[in-house]
Amino acid sequence: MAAAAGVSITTVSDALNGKGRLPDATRRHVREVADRLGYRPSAAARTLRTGKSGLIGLTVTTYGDEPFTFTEFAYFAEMARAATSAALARGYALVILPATSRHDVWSNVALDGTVVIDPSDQDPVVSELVRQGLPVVSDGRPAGSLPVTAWVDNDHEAAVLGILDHLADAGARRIGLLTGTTTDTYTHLSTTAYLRWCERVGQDPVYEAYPAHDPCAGAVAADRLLARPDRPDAVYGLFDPNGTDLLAAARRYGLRVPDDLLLVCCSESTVYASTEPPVTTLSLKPRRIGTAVVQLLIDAIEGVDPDHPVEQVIPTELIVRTSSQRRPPRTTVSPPRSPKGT
Amino acid sequence: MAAAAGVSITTVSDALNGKGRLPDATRRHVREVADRLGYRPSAAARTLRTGKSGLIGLTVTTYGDEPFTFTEFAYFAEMARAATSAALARGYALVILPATSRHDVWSNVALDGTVVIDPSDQDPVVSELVRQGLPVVSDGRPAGSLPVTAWVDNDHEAAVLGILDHLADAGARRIGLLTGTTTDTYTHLSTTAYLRWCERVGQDPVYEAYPAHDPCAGAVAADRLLARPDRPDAVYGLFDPNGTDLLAAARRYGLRVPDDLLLVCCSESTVYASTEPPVTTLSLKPRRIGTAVVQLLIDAIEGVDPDHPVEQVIPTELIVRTSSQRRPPRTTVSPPRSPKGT
DNA sequence: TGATCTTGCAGAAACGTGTCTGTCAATGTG
DNA sequence: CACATTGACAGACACGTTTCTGCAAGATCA
Repeated sequence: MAAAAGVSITTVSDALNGKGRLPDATRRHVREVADRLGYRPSAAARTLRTGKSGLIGLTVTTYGDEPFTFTEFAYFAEMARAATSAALARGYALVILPATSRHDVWSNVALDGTVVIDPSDQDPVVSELVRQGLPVVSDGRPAGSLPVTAWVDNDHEAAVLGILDHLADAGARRIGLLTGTTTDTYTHLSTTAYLRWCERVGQDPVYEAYPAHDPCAGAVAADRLLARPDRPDAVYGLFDPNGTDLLAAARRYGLRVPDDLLLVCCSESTVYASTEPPVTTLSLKPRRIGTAVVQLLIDAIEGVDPDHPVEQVIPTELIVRTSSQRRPPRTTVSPPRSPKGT
Repeated sequence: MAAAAGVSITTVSDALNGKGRLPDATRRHVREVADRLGYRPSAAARTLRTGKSGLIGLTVTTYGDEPFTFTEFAYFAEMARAATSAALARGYALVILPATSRHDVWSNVALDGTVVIDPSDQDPVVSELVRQGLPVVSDGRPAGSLPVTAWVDNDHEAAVLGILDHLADAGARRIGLLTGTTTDTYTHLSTTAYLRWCERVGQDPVYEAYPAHDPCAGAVAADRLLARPDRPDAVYGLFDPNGTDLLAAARRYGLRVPDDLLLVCCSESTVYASTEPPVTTLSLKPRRIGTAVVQLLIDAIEGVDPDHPVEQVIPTELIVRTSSQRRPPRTTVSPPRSPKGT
């Protein structure tokens, strides 16, 4: 390359990177030759020299024995998508690296930092990364004393309390919970918030827990919850598929939603806008979380003083639909055109 | 590191990589010291020297003006997940790189090869990569004369024909299609197959097309299709959300599914197992596709003679549920326990 | 005993950058 | 005219590996 342009290696480097003292003519000449040759500087050499690879790891912890539940639900998909876009906008790319990955894969890729989704209590991967001096930002408040650089999370307790109040306002007398058996922070915080709320208002807790990674177990748990002698008249489901499972279970038992059963579930899926009836959902705003996580991480990588606090709480959004309103709002959404022959 | 173990750099490299002629004692000693120091060889230096980075690009083309529609639908999520697992099993990691990404991001990461999902006709990214000598494997038959190393796809024409026959067998007299306005191969092949089938059986085509990346447009198109004077008595929807949109539209027009309207849509989502009624879906088997694509790519990278052909066709699977059967099967799935008070 | 072979390891080159330092000419300054 | 300053570039080193070659010491052999 240097030979082709008739200049030294130094001049090429300076010309392409806009450094050094070069007349514009030389700069243009070098760039032109580079374009003509299709020359691309070696990423490996640049990384070796500068110590920066422009790569960010995206780590998803596993539920149970499943090898890898990336994008098991819409949340991860949305979050990963936003994170990728945010990283790209700042010149970084994301590398998908599950936490169960073999060690050699981790050490085979030069990372500038890592995003960890829902790290477990004593996550060995996180400890190892921190020990190497790499910044680690987690989606989800780190449990225990995990030494992450920063974290982003919703206020899950407030969200659950808000939903329970919302259901109680709609007339619910006994609110049930569909929760998970796993020990991650989300499940834990949400469940304890539910239990505390029950204690406060003097309601006996009514909940079923199941391994969240198993969709069939979710359907069974939904059915069990509605089959109980102390059947709730309102249910909040912590996981994405709970809504359709609960609707199906309600149909089996002849329960009308929302008349006999109020329903809310935590989901990012748009299907709940057009189910029968539409289901009220809690959105955790994964796009905002994914963006915030990446911004914090890149700030840490580049040594920028973060103008945001290193602990960010993203507000949730309750999207109220028919399933949680005893008296459904009078909808005036008429079909655009009346079909022929009706 | 070499100094700490009291040996030379060469010995360290040989000991850790299992090469050279070393007695087991030295090998063990070096590894022990490396463990104690938490030493990890530099990925950048290794890449620079060997020319292999262990990184595979995963490129998602964009629909319309959307910057990045990664995992817009369940298909991409499942496919990406399978691809990641398959890559990891062979010691590779995936880097997410949208096709619209700025050039500098592409050249900032050292890739061994790339997976391209649904490349467009004259995809400049693919051409550039091939010019650099990198293997490129595409998910989806490449349109035009795109010079990919290998590709994997379903037989979309056969799948559509099979569905249309299935609907006709169930009693459909006029089958409609919900399709897209984009020019990707999937949409194109499916639509022409539909048109050819119509011509063969002598039915007037009844279809609505909409920009597939816009979920609201999908709901509107579903509504329009059922509002037509020549309303179809069966519909096949090419995209994931079409099922719920069509169900909602059918409800608006008072059409019973499957009695008045037979329904099939192409989807990987499990929600269609528990909608009212459950919807027959066509699965494109994204897991098998993701796995196959990565295997082919890594074979090409490592110079392995592929024992599979470089053009692989993955069979689709039609999951027949209530929505496409005029006479629904007598279900004997009784609820596990009768709820109290019913 | 000297010659050849094997074993166990060290030296050094190369990968392709970024960057520090140095050189040479042209220009300004007293 | 001597000297400092500045512009425009080239040389050389370092990043941390992998790998080829080489060298000494012991083993084997004629």
